[in-house]
Amino acid sequence: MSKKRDLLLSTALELFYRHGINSIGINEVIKVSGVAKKTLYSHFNSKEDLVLKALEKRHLTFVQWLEAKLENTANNNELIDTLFRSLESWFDGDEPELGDFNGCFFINTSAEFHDAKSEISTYCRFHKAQVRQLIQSKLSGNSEDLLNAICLLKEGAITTAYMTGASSEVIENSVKILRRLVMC
Amino acid sequence: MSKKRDLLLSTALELFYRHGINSIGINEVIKVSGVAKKTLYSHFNSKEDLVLKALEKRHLTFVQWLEAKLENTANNNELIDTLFRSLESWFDGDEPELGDFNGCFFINTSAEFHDAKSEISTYCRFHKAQVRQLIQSKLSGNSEDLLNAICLLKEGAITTAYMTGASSEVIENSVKILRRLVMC
DNA sequence: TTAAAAGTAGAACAATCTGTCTACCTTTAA
DNA sequence: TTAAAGGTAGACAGATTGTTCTACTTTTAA
Repeated sequence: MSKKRDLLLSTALELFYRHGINSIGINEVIKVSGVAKKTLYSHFNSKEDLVLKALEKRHLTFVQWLEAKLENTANNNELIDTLFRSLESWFDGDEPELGDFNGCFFINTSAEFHDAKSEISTYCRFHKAQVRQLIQSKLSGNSEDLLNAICLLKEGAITTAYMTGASSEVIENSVKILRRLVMC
Repeated sequence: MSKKRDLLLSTALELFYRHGINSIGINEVIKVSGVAKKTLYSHFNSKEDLVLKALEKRHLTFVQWLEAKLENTANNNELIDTLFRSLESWFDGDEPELGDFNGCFFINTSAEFHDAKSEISTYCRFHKAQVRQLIQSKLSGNSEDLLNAICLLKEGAITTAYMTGASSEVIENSVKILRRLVMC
């Protein structure tokens, strides 16, 4: 659509993801993007609207990135390996599409917007459900247990990597656990 | 120490934990606690100071609660069971000392304060390290791998339970994984 | 060429934020 | 009894919030 709209949206997403939504005001978004305030409000109804659109943008980016990563995985072992290596690369800031790692945008946002019934929280849950579904579609054998294990460890890995910064240990440990589960 | 100080601190913790720190202003804290603003600023230097003291209070409460829960665990299997049953009870709001479940206060706070060098983020990391150490002290056999697995799944369980609300499935799945790890 | 659409800067508004201050009252303890 | 400590209510300053608005300029397309 509009160039200005795109610029505003990517600037907002970048700032929201890096500093948190409540720490970034509309004035900061327009200052950094160099767009007039009126233009922002002609493209977005409110800050909440802008936040929702930023969540959608991040969701699309993330799902497309993950889809591409998992495209050619021959079996469950390879899937696990590829998934967690990709996560590690994300944690280390080596995935240009995802930008610098600042935790999961959707977990962070849920932690800022505590009302579970709000549109924002609902979208965060939706994202997690979609990612789960994507992983499920790549799993062979229809093992609900393995899917649950992968998703639980994925969340644990993201949170722990964000808090401690020890990305490689976290990934190594996660993969080690899953390998053992697949074996026996 | 002071009654008023205690009241301010528990009110602040309650509000911060329930609604997020950036969503709660000093005016809200004094309104709910019914204490004068001057009194608040005679006990705490700033909002950040109040936040840090709230984090400390929560840390103490949580560690004491966990310590008591894990006090009499005979072996690693029992430890895992007790730990995750206790978490489930927390998620369900059945642990009066911990209050209603709103995720992990320290994860939530880290998600609000993105500067990793700030005193607040540092304290959140400290809390996680202390909890890890507490669990380690209750583990027999000195298995670093098992400790890592427990901690990773604990974080995954907290985050997933907070986002989806499905506490019992999350706990069931976590325990299932750990049981299998201990076995083989 | 011209008219509509989309952009600009930034003033203004009402609300809210943290933090300070005055002026007064109550409790406590020597 | 008296002096100090600790409390009260709330006005205030100064900054910032999200949002609306005016008035002007540029871009776009018929």
